Amino acid sequence: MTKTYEQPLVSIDVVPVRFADGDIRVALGRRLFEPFKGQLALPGVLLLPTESIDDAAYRALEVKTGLNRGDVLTLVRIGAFDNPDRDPRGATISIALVAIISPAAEANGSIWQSPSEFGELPFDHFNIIEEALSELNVRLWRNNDVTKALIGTEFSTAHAIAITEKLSTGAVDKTNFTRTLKNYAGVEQSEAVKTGRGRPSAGWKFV
Amino acid sequence: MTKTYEQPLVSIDVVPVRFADGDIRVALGRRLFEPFKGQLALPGVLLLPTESIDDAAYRALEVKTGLNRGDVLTLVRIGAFDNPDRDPRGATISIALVAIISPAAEANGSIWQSPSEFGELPFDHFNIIEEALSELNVRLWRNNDVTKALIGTEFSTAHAIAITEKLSTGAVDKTNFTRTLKNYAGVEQSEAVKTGRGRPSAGWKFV
DNA sequence: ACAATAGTGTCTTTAAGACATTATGCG
DNA sequence: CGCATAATGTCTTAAAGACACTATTGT
Repeated sequence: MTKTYEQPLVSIDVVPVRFADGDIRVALGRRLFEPFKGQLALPGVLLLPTESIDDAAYRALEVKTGLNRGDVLTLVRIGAFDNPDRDPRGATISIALVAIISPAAEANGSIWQSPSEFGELPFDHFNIIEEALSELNVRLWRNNDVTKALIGTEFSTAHAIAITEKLSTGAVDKTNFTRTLKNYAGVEQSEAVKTGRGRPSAGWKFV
Repeated sequence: MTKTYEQPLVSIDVVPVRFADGDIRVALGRRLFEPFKGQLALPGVLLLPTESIDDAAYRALEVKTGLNRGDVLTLVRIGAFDNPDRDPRGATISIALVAIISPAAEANGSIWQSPSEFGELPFDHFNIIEEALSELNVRLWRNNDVTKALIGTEFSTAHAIAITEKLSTGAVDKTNFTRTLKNYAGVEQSEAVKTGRGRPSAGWKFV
């Protein structure tokens, strides 16, 4: 049944996240229509009658940022947002997801910004991003899928530390990190990785 | 903007939970309309154009189980469900919440069942309840609001153990529980509570 | 050799868990 | 007293954190 019944509009909003150039970055796209036409915002679409939430998320990524399904390493559901003032058009609810994006992906027509670079964002997109990053922080090193998607299947200790630091609020214990990784199930040590100068960082991969 | 645009229907489904008679119980109500007319199901309503998600949840509780706002100790969001087969009427998405209900509340026309008593439930309500209880298990002793709502503002060690056991999957360490409570921030010891026979259980209250 | 980066040795503190023993109530 | 229930004493183990010291690279 599609709606003849009157209800709020349902939008699916995606927070495309990846770690690049030393920081966590979120892909924003310029809005092509009103409201907030021309402003940077999270990719989002209105849910279609026969579409699943995940499919709508993929469509939002494709249409608004040029990212396709293959670029998405994991999709994580964040929640439903219904701040009544969130949309000047009136009642709208948003179902938000995080999409962890492959570092190899190119995002055409979108801008990767780190949280420190955000200007004013339309709707409640700032809230949504905050929740999204907080969710990732909770799942990093607790959920294998999310961890693997964020830091990669093969990585160095230094890389893992960098991501963990940017995602967590407090300080990260650098000197004990190798030990922690040794005890982390699902990861095993491989060859060291030369990072430039200094002692090379140990290499790890997911099994 | 309300919908002239075609979209899936949005239903708000609530899992009303409380601890009573030695077990976790969920309030189910008999469906008054098709589909699944006459069957027990979670209270749920279709979201109205100007209604917030929480308001719709309160309305579902009131209409389908006779529970009112004052009976709800805490509302917890669970997530959005979109299994395409979940509703025989066609595309529908469900936004689900847990409502922790006061032990004092009377639920007219509804049935409090523990998970072991569930028969076949319509839609994906069994899934939703599983997620709901799993969420509560995660938040018990981690989130003060949820913990207080579940076990009460004043409680005995025995009571806390009983709830924790029913909610968690594994075994609960009974002998060290008093020690654990002593270290739990936000709770302080008060007078012991006589439970019938045996040594009285220590009393606790949230500060 | 020196600066830069990464890893190890070792100690301390805290939390969890296991069990035997002791304490407090009821009939 | 004897049964039921709850709390404590004590020991073991695992996890987290701190911090000085050692190791490996590029220049």
